[in-house]
Amino acid sequence: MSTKPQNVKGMRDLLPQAMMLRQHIIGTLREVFERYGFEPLQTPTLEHAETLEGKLGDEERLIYRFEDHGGRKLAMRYDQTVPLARVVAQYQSQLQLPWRRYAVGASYRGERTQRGRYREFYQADVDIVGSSSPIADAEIIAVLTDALTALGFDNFVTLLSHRQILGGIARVSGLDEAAAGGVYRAIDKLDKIGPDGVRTELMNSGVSADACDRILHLVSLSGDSESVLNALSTALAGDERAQAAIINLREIIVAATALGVPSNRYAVAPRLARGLSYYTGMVCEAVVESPPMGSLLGGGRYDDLIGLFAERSLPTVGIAFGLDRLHDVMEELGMGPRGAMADVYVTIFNPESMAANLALAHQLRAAGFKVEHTLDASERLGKQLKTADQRGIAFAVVQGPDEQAAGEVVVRDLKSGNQHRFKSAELATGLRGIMQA
RNA sequence: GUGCUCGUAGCUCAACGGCAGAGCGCUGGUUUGUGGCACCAGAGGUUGCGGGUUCGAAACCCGUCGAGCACCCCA
Repeated sequence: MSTKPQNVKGMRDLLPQAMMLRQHIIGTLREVFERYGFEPLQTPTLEHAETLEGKLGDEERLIYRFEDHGGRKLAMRYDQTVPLARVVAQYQSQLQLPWRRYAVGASYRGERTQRGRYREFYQADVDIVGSSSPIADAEIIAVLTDALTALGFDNFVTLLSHRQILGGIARVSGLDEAAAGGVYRAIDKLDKIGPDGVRTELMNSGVSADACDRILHLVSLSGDSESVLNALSTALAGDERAQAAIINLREIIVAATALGVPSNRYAVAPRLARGLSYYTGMVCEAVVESPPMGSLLGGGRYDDLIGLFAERSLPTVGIAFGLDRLHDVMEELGMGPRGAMADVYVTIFNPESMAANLALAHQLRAAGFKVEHTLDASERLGKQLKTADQRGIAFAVVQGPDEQAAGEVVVRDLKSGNQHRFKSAELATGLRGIMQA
């Protein structure tokens, strides 16, 4: 056991600069979610192990599992979707459907860590429980588009597809359902390994050369969503489930457009597979061109999961924002707030003026400003100004004997060096004016 | 869980078997009513950790912890 302080692998401390960005992200997302009427939900970090088992396919080996002191078999939350299903089943009589809920919290997966991939990671989930309408899918697309835009992203695209489109491609290519899993995974890598790479993988899983060509042609379709959907519709003419999926995507896009989603913010991408086994309908994920960072969010429609807990079918659609990834990308792109928490730094001119200067700090806080000041009444003024500037605080307040005698106070803009004089009583008003300028 | 790469001052890196260094940053001073520029001085290291090879290890070998890359998968 090492005595050296260290955090657990894959789990991070968020120091103030990082935490301020995190809170900015969460605050922005909440504001958007609530604009659509989504209501907050919190569930515990720990669940009964059996609640999580049997829902996630072969990824269950990543679940953190242990026994508590009473011998209960417990597991750490793996995502926020299964807990949602549990809550819906448990409180059915108290919930009015359809129910829009959001949840912000950490989930845990025992994965090998990598950039943008942590063992403790934070997600903000939004889901609409109890509606199979394409309008619900569209609302999710609208929420995520609004949210990423509100955060300042101007380079993202939401990739859209449908489980039954990929299914249809597999069926018309003559693949049986059992072989399809590997085929989906190969197709999903198109962007990463290119058409030739996908072809190699498909051939290795026993797909005929002829089928490879048809699959590659279909999943490589690009262009505006209507022409992609038309091409898919023609190619999958014999497959009823795929046709239904295409109609469903069209309805979703019509509604999303009406809800204000611009056409350059989404793209129909037949290659999109998504691993989580519980998706049944529309699937989506949002990506940015740079920096390289997987998907910023992902999700889709899962109509059967909640039914595993509740005794009735509860169609649900939702997504999860990856807060750590949003954070890492925004940091690299220089997005979000910078600098210190405080708006203004009040200096103490000398020990004799300490009381008068601290009273200014009090006055500003009462007026709603975030105010910091030195704790050393004999600290040199120059040092205080340097400290304030280094901490990223934009303004400093100075009041020495001359100003005090005149009943005035000086506000210094630490970026430009410009100074403004105000009557002491008008400090808050004056500062507000400068800050808005 | 598989296969790799990398851990040296607060940060970015150098030294690559022979005295652990530079730039930036930090502290103090030139400057006791105003920070940023300049100059001067200073502090700061068990070279991630543990073991081994060697006259000698930051360097080579083994292990371990951490970060990252490709798988796998996903936020």
